[in-house]
Amino acid sequence: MARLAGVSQATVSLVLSPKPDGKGRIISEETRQRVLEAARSLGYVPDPAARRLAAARNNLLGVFSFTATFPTDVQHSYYPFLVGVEREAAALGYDLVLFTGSSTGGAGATGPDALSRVRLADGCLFIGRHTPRAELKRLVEDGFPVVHLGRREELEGVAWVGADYVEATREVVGHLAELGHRRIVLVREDDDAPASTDRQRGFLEGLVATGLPSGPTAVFRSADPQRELSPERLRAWVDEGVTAFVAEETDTGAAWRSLLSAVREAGLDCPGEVSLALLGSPPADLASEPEPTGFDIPRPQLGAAAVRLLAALVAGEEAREPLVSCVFRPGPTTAPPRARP
Amino acid sequence: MARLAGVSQATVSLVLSPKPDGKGRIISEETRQRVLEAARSLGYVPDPAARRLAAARNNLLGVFSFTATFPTDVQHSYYPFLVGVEREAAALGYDLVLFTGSSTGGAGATGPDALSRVRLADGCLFIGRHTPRAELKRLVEDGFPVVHLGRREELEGVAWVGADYVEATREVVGHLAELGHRRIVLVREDDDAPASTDRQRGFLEGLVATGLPSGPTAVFRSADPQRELSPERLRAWVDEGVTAFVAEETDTGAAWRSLLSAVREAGLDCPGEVSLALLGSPPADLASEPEPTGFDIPRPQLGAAAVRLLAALVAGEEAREPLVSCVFRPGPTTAPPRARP
DNA sequence: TTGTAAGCGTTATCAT
DNA sequence: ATGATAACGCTTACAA
Repeated sequence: MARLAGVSQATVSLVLSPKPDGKGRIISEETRQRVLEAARSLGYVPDPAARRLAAARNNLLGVFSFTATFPTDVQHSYYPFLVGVEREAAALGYDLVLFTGSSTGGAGATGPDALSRVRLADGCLFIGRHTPRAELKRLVEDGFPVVHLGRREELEGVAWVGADYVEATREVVGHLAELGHRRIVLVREDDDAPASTDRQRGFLEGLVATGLPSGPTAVFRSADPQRELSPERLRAWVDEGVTAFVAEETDTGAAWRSLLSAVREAGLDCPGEVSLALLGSPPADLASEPEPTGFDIPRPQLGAAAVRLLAALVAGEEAREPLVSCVFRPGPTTAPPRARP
Repeated sequence: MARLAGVSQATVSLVLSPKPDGKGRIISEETRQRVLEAARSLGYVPDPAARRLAAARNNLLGVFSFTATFPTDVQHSYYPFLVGVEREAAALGYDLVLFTGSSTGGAGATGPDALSRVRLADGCLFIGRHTPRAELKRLVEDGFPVVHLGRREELEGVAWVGADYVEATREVVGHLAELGHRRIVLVREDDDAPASTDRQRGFLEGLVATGLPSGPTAVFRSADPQRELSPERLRAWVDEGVTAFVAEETDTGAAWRSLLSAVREAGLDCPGEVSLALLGSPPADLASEPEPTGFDIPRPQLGAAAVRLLAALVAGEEAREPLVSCVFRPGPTTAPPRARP
């Protein structure tokens, strides 16, 4: 105890825990220094558990992912988010605790108390798709600050931050319209994840906003794009006057991939005969090719925004973090449509 | 409290916290069920903070890197280590607290006592090159469990885990000798990091072990391999009877890079005229080419071993984790030497 | 301005 | 087999 070293007692607490009230310092500068000095020489650090137990705060923010946070397959990792999470947490004065256990089941992956350990922190960030709803809800109901990284509107009351796919997609459509394209087709998979429906909404809104006919624009759906998006179908669209295609980004990149191969097989030149855009980033194995027109998801910023929101909740604020904007990425796959005979 | 719901008291603790001792259950099955039922209906979960406070153990392992744990440049990241660290920590029931050299600013400024923040964990893992020796030593002297990832013998008393470069290099030399090579040259930079000298030692030991003459074998050193490792020099070696070259792996991959370019410029065919081996993994930008003969550093295993050692220290054991073995990687860059006229 | 004392929710040690 | 009760290390009124 620094108490013995110095001369005081739980005065230590007062000097070591700056009240957020700002002017809460009712400690004489002298004792303050004495305590600080003693703490330093003893290498004393307040126990986070005790601190939290005493109904105070730890300065610890949790990160919990439902799969391993560091999967062996680097492609699928949350790394880009973590970059922002770490930076923002540091900037805000929080340390990060990475709750393990979901990864291997070692320390209790399942069970009703799988999530209970996160209560050690002041609040917790959740990343990943397979969220145990009940547990999360329980946490929220208990007033524990929780933020989900990625849109999660079905989980009532769970705060989240996400990327603004609607606006970003609108922007891509706007770009095409500006180039002179009048008929555009959206290629998407048959899936109703928010990430997917958001893009479709943005696509339609984009058409409306630029005064393009939304009627004739086809929305392509398929669980098996390989088979459905045939070169013939593509060619038919082009013959009907379609000059641009936009594909959504998915885990597998299937939509984009099948679009590319259909274009190739149909012998169409890009961007000569058709313009192509990708609503997101290309899959890793296509990363070496020049990046197509589209937008980038600012993952580090998303991570940072999530931390900011979480910190606000921890501080008892009612803060609401808006959607994070994606950034438009110009590319060589779009150009003005060729004049038609 | 489940206490009220059920009928008992801190008996709850007994049923909710299975002792690792195995047969610690001295609770009647009836009460046991009653408590379990009450807990479930109330949605009761033990408070981790209180739990850890009482147990005088936080189940927290620190991870301290002297740069950001998640650098923006993924190339230099500790990701491969982290994979193992996370997995092992989870398996052992520990959560991870992430500290960063730059970021400790939040709760404690980047002063000389920045490192003392790690004391909030039960022990701490250090990763990276720029270790503040004094601070680290202080922690160790205070009996705080510390493990350094990567060999650090100069830091007296600091536990560490590292890769067995000596053995791995010996193995590569053995492989070449087995193929029939008699004169082998080691290409290394002029640097005396353990990672570098270990390989040299392994190289020499390998020669001795296989009965090869170590005298005529040249050890190439250069701070500027570009200039020193000329195609002419290479050609001269080959004319003298050298049939194989092994290069060390470094941050920049300079040794391997200059070896490759010298071979190319000298117009030598690999593995026809010379066999090449790399003592480690190729730099990221050369990753697409077929992997050369050499060995892989099992980074995840290293991370796991470090955690294991740290956990042992935390538990008060005197454990000693041996060097982690690298795994030999056969490749297309080595072949039996061509018969000489 | 600083010391005193009452918890915070568990675990652990005794008694029962 | 279970119920009291004292820590655990800290925060926080409240008293001095």
